[in-house]
Amino acid sequence: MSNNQFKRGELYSFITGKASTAIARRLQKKINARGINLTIEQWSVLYHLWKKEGLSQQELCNATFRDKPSITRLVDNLERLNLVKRVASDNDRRINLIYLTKQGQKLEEQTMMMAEETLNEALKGVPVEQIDVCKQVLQVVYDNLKS
Amino acid sequence: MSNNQFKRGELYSFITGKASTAIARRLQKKINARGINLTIEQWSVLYHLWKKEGLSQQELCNATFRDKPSITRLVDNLERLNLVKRVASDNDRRINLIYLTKQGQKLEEQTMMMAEETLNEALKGVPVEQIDVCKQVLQVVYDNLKS
DNA sequence: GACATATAGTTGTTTATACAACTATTCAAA
DNA sequence: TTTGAATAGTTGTATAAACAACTATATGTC
Repeated sequence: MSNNQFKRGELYSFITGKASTAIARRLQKKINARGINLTIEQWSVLYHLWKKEGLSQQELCNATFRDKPSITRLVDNLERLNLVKRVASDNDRRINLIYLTKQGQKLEEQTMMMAEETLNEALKGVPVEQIDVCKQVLQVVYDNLKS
Repeated sequence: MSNNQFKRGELYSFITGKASTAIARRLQKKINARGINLTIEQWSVLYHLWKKEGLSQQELCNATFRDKPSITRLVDNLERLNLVKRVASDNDRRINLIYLTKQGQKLEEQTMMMAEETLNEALKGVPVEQIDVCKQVLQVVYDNLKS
């Protein structure tokens, strides 16, 4: 039996990602409830900068799976919120390196706690082994399609 | 060991749904390549109408996990493309029932083939058992959060 | 029947996304 | 060294999303 066997009714949620939409929305609500002015999309950019500062916009494109115009505008908005700064690279004047402001750094602790809390709520009752399988599958899907 | 154990590096893709984004984008490209003027979001609305015509906008909200303004505008655009028609309900004049036009019906065969093809590409090399686990987990996540 | 409340849908506003077209800089080859 | 291609980023345009505020209709209770 091949893995090409899909019942039609099961197609949909794979394509439209209802589950991850629900997770993202839940985290957004937590962020709003704390009075923090930040979208999930902006959060996802900050997330990568918290891991490693000074990424170029192109590196942020790759990391967040967004195209260049999307990152341009997200960085625009993050700059307007005073959370990041564009710094022109010395080596290559085409490149903007993105650095966190103090305010941007401060958001890490607060929001990462909310993100973990959100995932715990989302995955309540799911055995660790199943979560692992799920992560693997999503990774394979991503690898199959990113080319 | 509880399932609350997450390494930070694994948080991200669960929240932002990179895999489903990739699937949706792949299907969108197939649709465009065929010269069909239709977004994935519009497709996801049509998908439910192909299963059952005459749904109300509210029912489409529930089915597609979108809010009412989003459905209003998607139906606006689908009507503009001559793919669906709003028909006022006889019983309750608040309700619009959404029906497919002939053109809207015609899209089913073409695009469902592309959707299945896309899923097959996405899940290439993934054993059926793992796909099942994945579907279960995503369903639990969705149920955990939809309340 | 009248009034409060719930439900269905629309409109306004801001943010985000895809795609195409553009500028500026770098690199590589003639 | 000049020219052409590649790379980094921006801007224009259309579609979509969330949230709040709104209109219209229905329902239920007094």
